Amino acid sequence: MIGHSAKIPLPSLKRLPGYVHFLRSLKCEGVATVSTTAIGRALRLDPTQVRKDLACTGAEGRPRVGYRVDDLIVVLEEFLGWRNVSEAFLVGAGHLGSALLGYEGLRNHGLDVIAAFDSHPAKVGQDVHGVKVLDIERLPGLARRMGVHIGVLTVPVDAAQEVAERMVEGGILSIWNFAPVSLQLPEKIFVQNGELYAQLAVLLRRTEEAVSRKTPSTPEVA
Amino acid sequence: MIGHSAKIPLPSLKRLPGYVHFLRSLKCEGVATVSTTAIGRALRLDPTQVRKDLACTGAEGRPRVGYRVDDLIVVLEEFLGWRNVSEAFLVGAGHLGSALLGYEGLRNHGLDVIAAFDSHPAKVGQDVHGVKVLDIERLPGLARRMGVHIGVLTVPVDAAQEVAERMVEGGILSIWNFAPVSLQLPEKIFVQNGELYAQLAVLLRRTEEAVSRKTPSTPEVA
DNA sequence: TAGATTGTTAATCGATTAACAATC
DNA sequence: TAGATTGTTAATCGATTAACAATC
Repeated sequence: MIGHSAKIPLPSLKRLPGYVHFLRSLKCEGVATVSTTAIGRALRLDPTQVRKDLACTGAEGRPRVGYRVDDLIVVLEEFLGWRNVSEAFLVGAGHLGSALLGYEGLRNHGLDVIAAFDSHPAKVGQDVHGVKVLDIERLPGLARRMGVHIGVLTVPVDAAQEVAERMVEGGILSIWNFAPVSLQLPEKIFVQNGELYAQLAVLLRRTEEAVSRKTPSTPEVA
Repeated sequence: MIGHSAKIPLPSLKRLPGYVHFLRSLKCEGVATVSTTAIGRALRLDPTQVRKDLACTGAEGRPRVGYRVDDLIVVLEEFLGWRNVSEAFLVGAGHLGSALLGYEGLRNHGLDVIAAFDSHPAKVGQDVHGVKVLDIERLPGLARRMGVHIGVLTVPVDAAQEVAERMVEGGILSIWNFAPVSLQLPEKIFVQNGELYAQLAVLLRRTEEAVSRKTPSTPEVA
């Protein structure tokens, strides 16, 4: 079930988790109500934009007062599906995969990784942060039987396409893909890329810009 | 130095790494030239958009032929700063931090993490995937002395703001922040958030939408 | 040549930002 | 009440997509 299942713009949806994190910190401090001005100041966003985003979730505020922090957290968590976690399978128990398995945060954010898979015999049978590592061969069958719809893909790039196809075979509907490759899958399958390299590209470029501002480049010689 | 230092739209910049990954795979297959139509098909992007993106980097193609794969890779890697890696410090040698330290991929993508830091005495002195873990106290001094401008932040959320401030103290200009908190830092400091939770939010919602398409919800009862 | 492809200008689309009436 | 704040409509901005001449 989707809370307030209306269409929400993608940029708005991506900002919602940030609101929840900030609201939780307010709650810890005992703050009862908050205005979009205050949220915007903390997250460096336009207050109007914050209001628009919140409106998408069905949250309601009161003029002159703002939004009740407690209520707003509940509405947003409901909207984001953080109150009834979804089960997921993870494939690739390497560095990144293990890190995600050990990341308690995911469960508080709506995702429960209930099993991991790997093709490497040395990994199969192990227990990584409390999650069993099974043979990849068993994924399609188990996914179908257990009704798991989400797959987390943390395998090397060469194996990504093949593993993704096994996931689809098992009835997986959405894939969180951390391999730097564009998966070729049926249209109906949703793929969310990890975008580590996209973020890194932005980081490097902005850094270069900042460095060259500090040490102005030598003017070109004619 | 920034290759073709003109302004590039943020969405375009983020797509560039994907182009390089695809082009490298073409090169492996021995393909010599490629059209924006082919790139678009592989990455599910509009060909015109691909041309616009490539134009930003200064790449040039030939009508009827396309772009030379080899040349295009060089131009893009140059533009992205992948040919002269930038040095970085990482703080927080936990699960995620260790995973990033062990991630060979980063060095091929322009980032060289040359030292890690942690506040936990048990971690300090250790060697994680070939990178020494030092006491966080030494970060500002070392960053300044070595001229490191990039910080990777993989500490628990409660420590993030404080550690970020230490980074700024050491002359760090850009921070790749994986903690779910909006850092409050001087305007000139660039912060790239890891956006794990934003991505997860999109993933969960799209999954719910797909599931409810498969099993249409019971119509509301009057 | 004919036709695929680039490079670029124009049109469209959607998100952000501004403006402002309604409200408590 | 006066004034801060919401909720919403209008204006702006920027990215995507369409159209098309130039090119090999």
